[in-house]
Amino acid sequence: MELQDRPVTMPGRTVGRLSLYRRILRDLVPRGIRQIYSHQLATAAHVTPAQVRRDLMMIGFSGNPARGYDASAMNDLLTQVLDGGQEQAAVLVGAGNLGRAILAYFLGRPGHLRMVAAFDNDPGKVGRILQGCRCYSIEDLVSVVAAERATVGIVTVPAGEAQRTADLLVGAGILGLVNFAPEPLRVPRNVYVEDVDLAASFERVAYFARFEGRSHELHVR
Amino acid sequence: MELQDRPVTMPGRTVGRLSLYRRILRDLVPRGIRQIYSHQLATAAHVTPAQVRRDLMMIGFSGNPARGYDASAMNDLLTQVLDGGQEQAAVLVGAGNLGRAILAYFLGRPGHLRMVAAFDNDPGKVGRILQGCRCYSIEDLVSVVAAERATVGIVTVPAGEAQRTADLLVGAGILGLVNFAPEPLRVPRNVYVEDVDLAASFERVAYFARFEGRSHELHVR
DNA sequence: GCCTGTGAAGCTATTCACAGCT
DNA sequence: AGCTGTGAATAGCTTCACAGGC
Repeated sequence: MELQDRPVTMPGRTVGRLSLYRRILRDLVPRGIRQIYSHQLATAAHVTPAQVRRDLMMIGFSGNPARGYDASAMNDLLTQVLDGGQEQAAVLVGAGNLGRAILAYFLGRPGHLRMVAAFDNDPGKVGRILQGCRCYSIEDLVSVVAAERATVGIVTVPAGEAQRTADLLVGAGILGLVNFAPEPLRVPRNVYVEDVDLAASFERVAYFARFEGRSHELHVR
Repeated sequence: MELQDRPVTMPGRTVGRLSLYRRILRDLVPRGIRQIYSHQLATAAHVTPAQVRRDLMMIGFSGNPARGYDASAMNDLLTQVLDGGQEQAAVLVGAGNLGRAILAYFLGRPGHLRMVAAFDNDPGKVGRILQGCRCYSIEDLVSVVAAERATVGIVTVPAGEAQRTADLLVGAGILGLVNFAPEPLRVPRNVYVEDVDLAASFERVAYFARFEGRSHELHVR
């Protein structure tokens, strides 16, 4: 596949796996691994070797039949594809338990996605620094998002406030949302939404645990 | 599709949507909605009407061409399918920021899945009640899981400890895991794992936000 | 007329299988 | 001998489209 033939955007599943491959490489490269075979990466990521080769084909990365893939070159290309050069700013709305846990997550890992602001309407939180991140009033959302040129919004508000929050974020210019609220969000077609539906995750696990098996599972090996 | 022809276990995607349908009904039924059409449920869940009908077919639920579906009967059947009658007990390992946020989530919603214990190896947490849930030492994990007959385990430990934690839980008899750690877990074939990969979610949103569109999205309408 | 139930079609994602390289 | 790159096959999931019912 030639560089120019590559799709402008990858399938979402593929992006998720590329993210995982990069994490694995970040662990292995400092350990001295210079070359890696598709079956090794596949084992670490719990996917098939063919899947790894397909995913790498998607980003135009080539290996060598004798030596496999160059680990650090792959890491570099994954970073280029996933991060796209410029840093991106994110904001979080809803500094409850889950919101603060996510702020703490970003505090620990300052990566390419920078958490620049949190918003809440509890006056006890506004103006304070929560997990390394300044908390503003919801009223300041539009101006702060614009000033920070934030592109990603994380929605951790209670059910019932999520749509209003999403509308605000979208109106402020946000282009991607991670939605932790248990309701689907209506957004314009040019905004991407990633739903993290914890209620559904817990119910799914409870359901499958009852059948004592993963016979249904896709990645069974 | 006849009752006897139904699959023993549903596809995971379907289970997730059934969970969402139930949440929607729980909101609508008390509001006085008695009958609902597939297109109404579809609008609320952000899926197609055909998808709703297929999903209901999977659980053998029938409607009426004139009146649509009986909302409370659907709610009842969804509960029967998703919860399966008997209550299930869950435990959480790793009472850090994210772990405590999840405990708080369960504290708010005491449903069919009951959170019976948390585990951590910080002596400052062991013996205390965190978000309504008693925190035990990891050393007590096997005995507490057995005594409570817990079937679901939630893994919110730091990277590097997740596999060891999963091994412990599986050894103690857990049949389903929700894994929040950023690494895939190796478990026996009869244990179901639901990965909630927040790092991948954030990276995916950052990626797609850069392309200012959800042209790639499946549920575009 | 507008709905449900569903076979068939269409799509997407994954895996197979093998030619070609080293 | 064992790997990569990839067309072809397969599997799984979603939507179409329409017969049948109210």
